[in-house]
Amino acid sequence: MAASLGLAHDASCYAAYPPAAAAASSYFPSPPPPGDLVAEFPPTAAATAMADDYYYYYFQFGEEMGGARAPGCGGGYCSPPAPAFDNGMSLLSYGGVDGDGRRPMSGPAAGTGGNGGGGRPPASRIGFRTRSEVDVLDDGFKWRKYGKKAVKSSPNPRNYYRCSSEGCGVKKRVERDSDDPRYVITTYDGVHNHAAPGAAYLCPPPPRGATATAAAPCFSSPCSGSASAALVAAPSWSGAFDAWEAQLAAAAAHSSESSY
DNA sequence: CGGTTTTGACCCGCGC
DNA sequence: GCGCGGGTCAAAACCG
Repeated sequence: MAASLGLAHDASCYAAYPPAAAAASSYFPSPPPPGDLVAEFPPTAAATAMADDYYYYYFQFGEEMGGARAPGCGGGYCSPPAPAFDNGMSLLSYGGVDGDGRRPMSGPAAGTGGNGGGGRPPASRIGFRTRSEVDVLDDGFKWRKYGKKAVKSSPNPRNYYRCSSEGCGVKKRVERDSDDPRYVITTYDGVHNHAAPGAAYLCPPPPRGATATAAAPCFSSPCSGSASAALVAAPSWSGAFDAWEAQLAAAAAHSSESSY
C-alpha cells in the first residue's frame, strides 16, 4: 500500500504533503517563481490527457534537478516554495483550465492574486506527476481502494481510492505514467473536510522567527490545529499565502508561549 | 471481527 | 440507438 519500506522515507518526504495540501487549494504559500516553470503543461501524453479540467502539478525530484534534500526532510515536512527547490522537489509546471474550458495558463499569474491572473482559482481536482518507485505515496491521509481499471490511454491500470474518513468524499486516482513508468500520476478530486491523520506532514508550523519572505525549506515539528485549519480553509493562492502569513504572524506574536 | 482489497458487473456520458 | 471508455458499486476474499 503506502510507501513503507526502502524508499518509503524518501517517498513520503518528497511527495507526501503536496497532494493533500494542494487538494485543499492551499498548499503553496506562494506560486513557484516563473524561472522554475519549464512548460505550461505536463510533458507526457498521459499527463496531458489527465489535465483537461484540473490543475496539474509536475514534480520532479532530487538528482535530476541537481537538488539535495534538506536535512529536516526525513523528519516530516519540506516546504515547497522557491527556496525549497533545494530540498529535492521541483515544481516544473502547473496548469489548468478556465471557466470556458480553455487552458489560460501563462505561468503562476494564472493562479495568483486572488485569481487576478485571469485563471480561475485552483480547482478542487489536482494532479501530480511524481517520480517514485512506490505507486501509492503516503500523503498523510487514509485511503480505501474502491476500484481498479485498465485505461486505454495507458498500459498501466488506474487505481481508484476514496478517503476513509467518514463524510469525506475526496477521491484520488493513481496510475503509472505510460510514457515513463518511473513516474506516478496521482489525481486528487475534492477537498478534505478534516485534518490529516498524519498532519505533521501536511501543515507544518512556521519556524520560530521566520518571516513570510524567508520560508524555511523544511520543518519537522507537528503543527497546531489552528494552523491546519487556516491552511485547509485557504481558497486560493493568495488565500494560502495569507494563511501562511497569518501563521507566521501568529508564531511571531506568540513565540514565547508556542509549543510545537 | 472489522476494515481493506480485489474484481467483475453495472452505470453513465460521449461520440458516431 | 449503439458501442466504447471511464468511473463506481458491491460481494467475496483477504488480512491484521
